[in-house]
Amino acid sequence: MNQSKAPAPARRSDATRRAILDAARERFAADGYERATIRAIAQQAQIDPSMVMRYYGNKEGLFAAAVAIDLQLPDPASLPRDDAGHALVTHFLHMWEDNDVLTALLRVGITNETGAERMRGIFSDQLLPLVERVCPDPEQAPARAALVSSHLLGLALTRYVLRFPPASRLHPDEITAWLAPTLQRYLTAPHPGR
Amino acid sequence: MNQSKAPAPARRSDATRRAILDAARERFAADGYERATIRAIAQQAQIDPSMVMRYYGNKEGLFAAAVAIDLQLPDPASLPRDDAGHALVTHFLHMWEDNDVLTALLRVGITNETGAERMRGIFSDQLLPLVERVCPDPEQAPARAALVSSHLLGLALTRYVLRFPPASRLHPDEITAWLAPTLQRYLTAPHPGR
DNA sequence: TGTGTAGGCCAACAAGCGTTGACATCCACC
DNA sequence: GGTGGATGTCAACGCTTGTTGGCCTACACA
Repeated sequence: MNQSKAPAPARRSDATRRAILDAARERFAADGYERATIRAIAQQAQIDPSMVMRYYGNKEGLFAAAVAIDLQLPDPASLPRDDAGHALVTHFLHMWEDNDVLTALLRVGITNETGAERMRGIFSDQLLPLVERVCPDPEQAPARAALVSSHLLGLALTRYVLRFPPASRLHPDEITAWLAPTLQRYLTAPHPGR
Repeated sequence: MNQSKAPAPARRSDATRRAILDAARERFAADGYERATIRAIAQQAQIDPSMVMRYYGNKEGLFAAAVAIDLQLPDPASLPRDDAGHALVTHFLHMWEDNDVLTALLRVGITNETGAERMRGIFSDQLLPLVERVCPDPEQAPARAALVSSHLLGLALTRYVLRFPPASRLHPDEITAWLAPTLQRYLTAPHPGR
C-alpha cells in the first residue's frame, strides 16, 4: 500500500517484526485467539514477549496486524458468468491450501468478536461486490452471497478445522465437481421462491 | 437412558446439577470453551464454583456432561428418498433455532480438540448411517455425508456464530427453498465424476 | 432425639496470562 | 569518538483461571 508513496523506512527490526507475524499467524491458526499466547508466539519467533508489545501494542493489535486478508478474488468483469461457480470453488481451494491465515481467521472469528467483525468485513467488502456483478438481480445479491459463503466456509470448517475424515480426504477435483454447480446455481439461477 | 432400568436415585442435589448444566450450555454456546469460565457458569447457576468441581470433576467433565447431542434424525426407512434433502434442511433449522446446545458444540468444536472429536463422532454415528441408507452407492456415503454436513454446518456458522447479516436475515423458508435441492443432489444424484 | 452424611459456602492455592518499566546493548550520525 | 535513539533482555506486576480442602448446615434415618 505504501510501497510506492513512502520510500520504505527499512528499519533494522523488520526481520523481527516479520518473525513475530509469521509465528502469530501459525499460533492463531493452530490454537485460536484465546489459547494462542503472546509468550508462545514470542518463543516461536525466538524473541522476548515484551517485543511483541512494543511493536504491536497489545494482543488485539498483533492479531489485527497478523491477519490481513485479501481474497484476491478475480475481476468480475473478466469472469465468464456461466463459469463463476467453478472459478470460485477452485480459487478458494487454492487459497486455503496455500496459507493458514484463512484458517487462523476462521478459528478466531468464532471465539472472538473482533475476528467475527473482520470476517463480516471481508464478506461485504470482497465477496459481496463480486456477487453483485454476477447475479441477475442486485437486490438478491446479499442472500446469494450468504449462501455461497455458507457453503465455502462450511467446507473449510469440516475439512481444515474439524477434520471430518471424509471431508479431509476428498480430492480437490471432486470437491470442485460437486460444489461448482451448486455455487453457480446460488449465483445465477432464478430465485426458487419461498 | 437409565429411567426404566435404574429406579432413579433422586438425589437432593438434582436441581443444582440441572442448574449447572443449563448455565454451562448457555455459557459454552455464547463464549466457547476457553472464555466460558467455571466461575461465570457457577454465578449464573447461583451456586459456588466448587460445586461444579464436586459434581463434574473438572471443566472437561462438565463440558462432556453439558453437551450431549442427539440430532434426532428421522428414521431413514420412513424417509421418502426424493424428499430427504428437504427433510434434512427443515430438521436442522428447527433443531438449531430451538436450543443452543448445537451452537455450543460448534463453538467448542473449533477451539477444543475434545469438542472436535465429539463432532466427528456425531457425524459418523448419526448423520453417516442415514446417508448410507439414502444414497445409491453406500461406498460414496462418506463423501456425500461430508458434503451435506459442510453445507449445514456452514449455514449454522454464518447464521448463528459469525452472524453475517444476510445469513441471519434469511427466512427459514427461503433457506429451505435454496438448500433442499442442493442436499438432495448431494444425497442421491449420480456422481458428477472427477 | 441423636447422628452420619450429603449439600453447600468460603478462602486460598499454584499456575498462567497480558502487560509494564527499568536496564543493558548496538548501530547511525554529527 | 561521543551521543542518542532504536533494539533487545530481564524481572516483576496485577489479574484471572481451574482447582482444592476445610468448615458449616440441614436433612434422613435410627
